[in-house]
Order: sequence, then structure tokens, then C-alpha cells
Amino acid sequence: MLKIATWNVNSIRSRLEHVSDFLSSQIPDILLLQETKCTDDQFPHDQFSSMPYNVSLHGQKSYNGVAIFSKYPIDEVKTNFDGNPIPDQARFLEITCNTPVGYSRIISVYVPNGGEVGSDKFAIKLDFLDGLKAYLDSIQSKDENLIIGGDFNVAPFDIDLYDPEVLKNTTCCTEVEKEKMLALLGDNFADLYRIANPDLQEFSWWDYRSAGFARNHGLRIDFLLANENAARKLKECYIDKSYRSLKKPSDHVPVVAVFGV
DNA sequence: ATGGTCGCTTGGCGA
Repeated sequence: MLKIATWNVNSIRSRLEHVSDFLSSQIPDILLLQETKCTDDQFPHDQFSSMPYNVSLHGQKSYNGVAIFSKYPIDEVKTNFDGNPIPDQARFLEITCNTPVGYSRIISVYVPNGGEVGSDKFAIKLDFLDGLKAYLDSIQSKDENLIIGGDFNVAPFDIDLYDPEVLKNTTCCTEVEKEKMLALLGDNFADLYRIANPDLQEFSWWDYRSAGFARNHGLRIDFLLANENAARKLKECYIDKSYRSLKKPSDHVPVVAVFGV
């Protein structure tokens, strides 16, 4: 069995209690974090030192930052991918480790939000998605499990948006972003939540502003993706919405997948 | 078209 989760925590230092609670009550074998928003020196290791995790970090000051918690010893570590148009921003972390469902290459990624549609930042987001697709295709393997989790900042299908009409042509919902995301999935990667729940409409993010969560104005922009070797072992995949109801929540909630042999 | 709320930091920026 392998239980893996991804969560954009919007600052690890502001989410210490929620992340600690998640680790001790949900007991994932591997946890992928995004938007840790601190340097590796600032990372609150003490909070987690009593828990059975190896931690790999790729942080930076104030913004971005990704991390991976793993119960299994971490072998290789990569903090960037070839073709990343913004390699100075900490948005990518890849590890390998041996798991009960086979040797696995696991990635935590934070895709740029993109700002205003048509802006320079938006163009960089599209380039990032292109570069990430090319990289992921280049590391495909029939032997390894390949699992990518993170905040992709794209809602690829109408069912992933609270209101496709209202959100038409807004950031995360434009046709060109959807094309990039679908191209990234291609034939190589499965969207695990959608495989497990073909018709469910659930979201992974709700805006802090305008009472987004209370009105269920959300998007599904956080994903766990897997190659065929891993996807065929999928037992379940779900979104744990409960973490959005806590005091001082992240604006994102965990997405969880369980694999078996 | 703007602002709504957070988290970084302490004046705005990013989301």
C-alpha cells in the first residue's frame, strides 16, 4: 500500500498545526507540499522531528517553495527540470524512493498562477507547462512508478469550475491553459482523481476573497498524476475538503491517492 | 472595471 497526498499549504509556518494534524491523523506515506514560502533555513523542522519522515526541501524567501515528506529513504533529489523558463523560482522538487508498490519517482510542482490573461507572467506560465510536459515525457519509464502532484493552476474541464460561464477566459480557465494541461496529460499520465471519480464535482481551491468557500466558488486545480505503471495500481483518490473549514485554513485542501498491489 | 482576503512583510506584491 502507498498513500500519497499533495497540498498547497500557503505558508508552512502559518499552517504548522494543520499539516501536523494531517500527518498524524491521515498518515500519508508521502506528502507533497507547495507554497511553503520560506527558505530551507527557515523551515520548521522541529515541528516534525518526532514524526517518521525524511524531508526534502526546495525553498525560497517569501514566495513559492516546495517540499516532500517521505516515510521511505530518499535516493535521488532534483530541484529543477530542463526547460524550466523560471529556474530561479522554487517550484519543482523530484525524489526517488522505494515503496511497497515499487520503485517510484515522485515530483512536487507549483505551476505559476500566471496573473492577468495575456500578461508577461501568463506567457511564462504557458512556457512552464510546455517545458514541464517535455521533461515529464522524457523521464517516462515502464519500470518505475512516476507520480506528479501539485498545484497546476489550471482547471482543465468544465466540471472542475464552479461556473464555466462566469469564469470563461479568466486565469486558470482559458482555452490555451486547458490545451497545455491536456497535452501534458496526453497518453502518458492519468488524472487520478478523475479516474477514481468520473462524474463528481469537487474543488481543491476556494478564493479567500468574496466568501469563496462559503459560496462553494471553487476550482479543481490541484492534481495527482501518474504514469500507467502507477495508475493501474490505484485503489482510491479523494479530496479532503475538511481542511478548508478549520480556523486559519490554506485556500487549498489536500488531494490523496492510495495505491495497492 | 474594481474589490473582496490572506501571507509575505511593514509598503505593496502575489495569489
